[in-house]
Parts: sequence; structure tokens; C-alpha cells
Amino acid sequence: MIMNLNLKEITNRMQKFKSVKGFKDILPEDQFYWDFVRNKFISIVKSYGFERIDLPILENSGLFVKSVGSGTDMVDKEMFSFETLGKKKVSLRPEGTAGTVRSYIEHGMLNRRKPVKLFYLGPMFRYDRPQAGRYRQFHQFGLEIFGESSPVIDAQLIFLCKQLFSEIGIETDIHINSIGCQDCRKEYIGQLKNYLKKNRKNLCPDCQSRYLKNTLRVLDCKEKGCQEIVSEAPQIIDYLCDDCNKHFVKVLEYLGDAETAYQLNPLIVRGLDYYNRTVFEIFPKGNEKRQSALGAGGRYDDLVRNLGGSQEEETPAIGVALGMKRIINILKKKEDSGIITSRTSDIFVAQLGERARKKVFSLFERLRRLGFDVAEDISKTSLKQQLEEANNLKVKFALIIGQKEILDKTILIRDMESGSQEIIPEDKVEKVLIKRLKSIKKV
RNA sequence: GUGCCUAUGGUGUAAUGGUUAACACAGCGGUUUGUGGUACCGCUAAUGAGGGUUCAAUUCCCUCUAGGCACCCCA
Repeated sequence: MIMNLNLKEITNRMQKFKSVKGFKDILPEDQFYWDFVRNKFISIVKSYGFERIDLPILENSGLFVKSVGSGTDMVDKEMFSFETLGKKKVSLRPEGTAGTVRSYIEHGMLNRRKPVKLFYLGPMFRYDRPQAGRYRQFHQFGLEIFGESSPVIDAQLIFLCKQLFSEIGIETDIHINSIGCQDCRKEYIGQLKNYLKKNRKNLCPDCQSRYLKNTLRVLDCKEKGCQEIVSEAPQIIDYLCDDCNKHFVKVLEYLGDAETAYQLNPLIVRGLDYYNRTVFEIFPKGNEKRQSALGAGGRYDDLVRNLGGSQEEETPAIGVALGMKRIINILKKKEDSGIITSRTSDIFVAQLGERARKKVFSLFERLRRLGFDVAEDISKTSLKQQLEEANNLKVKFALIIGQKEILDKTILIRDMESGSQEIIPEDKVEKVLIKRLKSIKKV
């Protein structure tokens, strides 16, 4: 019989079968954190009127090319794409908005009462090089609102994000900007190019190419030289058209009234093509490094039409995506997160001998159906091992059934804290347990 | 894709160019088999892979692999 395995030997042997780079298991001991965050988010978001939508992980590659945009790194270099046996080009979704919009159009949701508020959660995939807070499969919680252009919606969504985090004990900084509509952005990019042209020689090599391909991204370059140049650059806010400007001012106004602290950050431009007007990013308080962003979002008023939705009717929209793992990492670091991180129960059912063991089958089920939080370790034979497990589960009472109890039709009830025991008739178990658990909870 | 760093039981750490690689936690078992938490005892279990230098390598060097970090980009 194999007593103990050498894990190294095993992993060497199974080298080829180890988990794929950047793809992680979520182990049982971490599930408490995931459940905690998911449950909180879902319940809050539901009370804000969002409905859940579950979308396929695989979409036609074209969907992302058209929405996120060719020319973005996400689409050009980071998608897990392949051909199906039917020669269709498909990709693992690198983000959630595109699929949600696709579904919105495909199922005629434009006929629903507006605004249509949806939330999703699930894995996304990007072929990035893994590092702190970044994985190739990562989990997002996303919110999308369709059919409402009012700036109050922008403000509400941002406000809601702030609430989500504060409810799980994380304080955040919101960075916000407006990148205008297509028209004013075009105007601005022209101006920016003009300005950068003068300093073009001093830009880093990356920015040289950004200048041509994706001028806006020069704004959030990390190079000192570029930052200096950028600090003097024209800001998009000064080039917003009337409508965009009004919209943005209103958003800030609503946020101000809701006492949601925010920071104007003219350097936020977002890397995806579909954004317009309001864009924002959420950071843990005091930590504004790019890779620690907990979430980001913005308006995408033209995306529905661009993906083939109603051409006559406007479908303005806005959304946000939150990175689950980064959130959980923060919670795990916090000593006092208020999350119970191990399995617990109220009652443990222990047995000694074959007849008692058979009895426990039905007793356990009887108590469980009555709503008790009950546990067992039915494969064990020694009482010692069973009480040990009862202790690990921090149960209040252990029920012990052995030969004697079977014959007498009784049950031994042990108070795990005090160690005192009492023999009670089997048919009174429920009553006694209810009474005792109640009295404990009162105290 | 570019640069840098790391690799010792399941986990966290220690030590060494030379006898049996140490410690803690976890796991398993025991302290007379119908009693957990505390205590005591015992057991299991490691130098990522390959090559080189050397009488001798876990230690020094190279390659590979894996992991991490920063950049890029992003949640």
C-alpha cells in the first residue's frame, strides 16, 4: 500500500499534464472568499435592478475584432483563437461586453423596457504573460446598461461600483474622464498629434509607433520623458463638443451630489475601441498602479449599432467589469475580513458499530431536512476520530449512537464546549436540539 | 514579445563543497480499542530535470523546465 506520495516525482512524471500556464485552480480553501464576493455582489446588484445573463465562453472571432477593435493588443495578440472543425474562426472571450451586446441584439432586447440592466460573471481569457494580478484565465463580474443616455446612469453605475467595494470592506478611488464622441475625439486627436509632432523625437520608441497607430495611448505611457511631454499636452476635456461636455459635467454633478469622491484623470483613455464619453477606472485606495485596477468601464453608445443592432434607433449603453481575483487577493491579505474561511456545522452525528452506522444514515437525513446544519464522518469507526472531526467543524453538539443507545432507543448528546453529556430518548432529539441551539444563540 | 530574479518534505523556513539535510505547521498513528480541544511519543515526506568542474555537488558553472517580478498590455 502506498503510504505517502512524493509530489515532486508525480509532477515530474505528469509534467505534460500540469495546468496550462496562466490557468489556475481555485482550491476549496479559497472558495469561501469567492462565495463571499459573488454573493454580496449579486445581491446588491439585483436590488439595483440588474438581471443575470450567462453567456458562452466561445464567440465568433469577428465579434471581438469588430467591437474591441483590430489594432488593440487584446484582439491582435492576446486572443485564444482557433478554427472549429467546421472551419469557423472562434475565440475564447477576452472580455464580457461584446458577448452581452451580441446577445442583446440577437434576442431582440431592444424591445424590452428600458433601461435593460444585465450582469454577468465568469472566466475571460487573454494570452498575456502572467504576473502579479494577471492570469490568462481570469474572472470578471460585469454590469451593462442598455438604452439610456442620461448622465445620471453613468453616475449611478459609478456610485454602485463604489458601494459594491465598500460593502466587502474595500475602499476605492475612482478615476474618471471623458473621451468624447467620435467627432470631438477626432478633433482632439488631431490637436494631440500636432502637439506631439513637435516633440516626436523625444518620445520613447513605443510611443513613436503609438503616435501613428493609437495616439491616445501615448497619454498613459510610463516613460518619464513621455510623461513630461504629455503633462503639457492638450487635454481632451477642452475639446469636447457641446453635447459631450454637458454630459460629462452632469455626470460629475450627480456624483458630487451623491458624495462619491472621484478624481478627474485626463490620462485615462481605455484600450478598447468601443468606448466613448465617460470612462473610468477603479483602484484600491492609495494604489493607482495600472495592474492593481480592480475594475474599469465606460460608455459605448455606438457599439450596438456597429454590431448590427437597430440602425434607426439609438442604443446608448454603459458598462463596467470588475476583476474578481484582484479583489479576492485584497480580502485575503486583510486579517479581519469577516469571512468565515472554514467549514462549520452545528451538530455532528457520530456512530459506533455497524447497527449505529446504519441508523446514522436516516438520522442525519432527518435532521438535515429539518434545517439543522449537521455533519458526519460516517466512514470512520473510532469515536475518537469522529469527535476530532466534530471539533474541527466547531460544532455545538455531538450526537453519539452506539450499541447501548440502539438497544435503548436513546441518543447521547454531548455539549462540545462543556463536555457534559446527557442521554435522551431518540424521538425527542429534534425538540432538545431546537431548544438547546436556541438558548445558545440567545446568549 | 523584452529584461531581471528564484527553485530544499504538502506548507513555511534552516544548513552545508564531505557521515544520517535541520526546525515548525499540516497529515497519519499511538498514550490499553465508547469520547475531541491541551500534552507526550512515533511515522510519513524534500535538495525541479539534464550536463559539467571536483576525490566528493543539494551547495560552484552551463542548458532546460517551472515559478515569480518589472516592462508591454490589461481586470
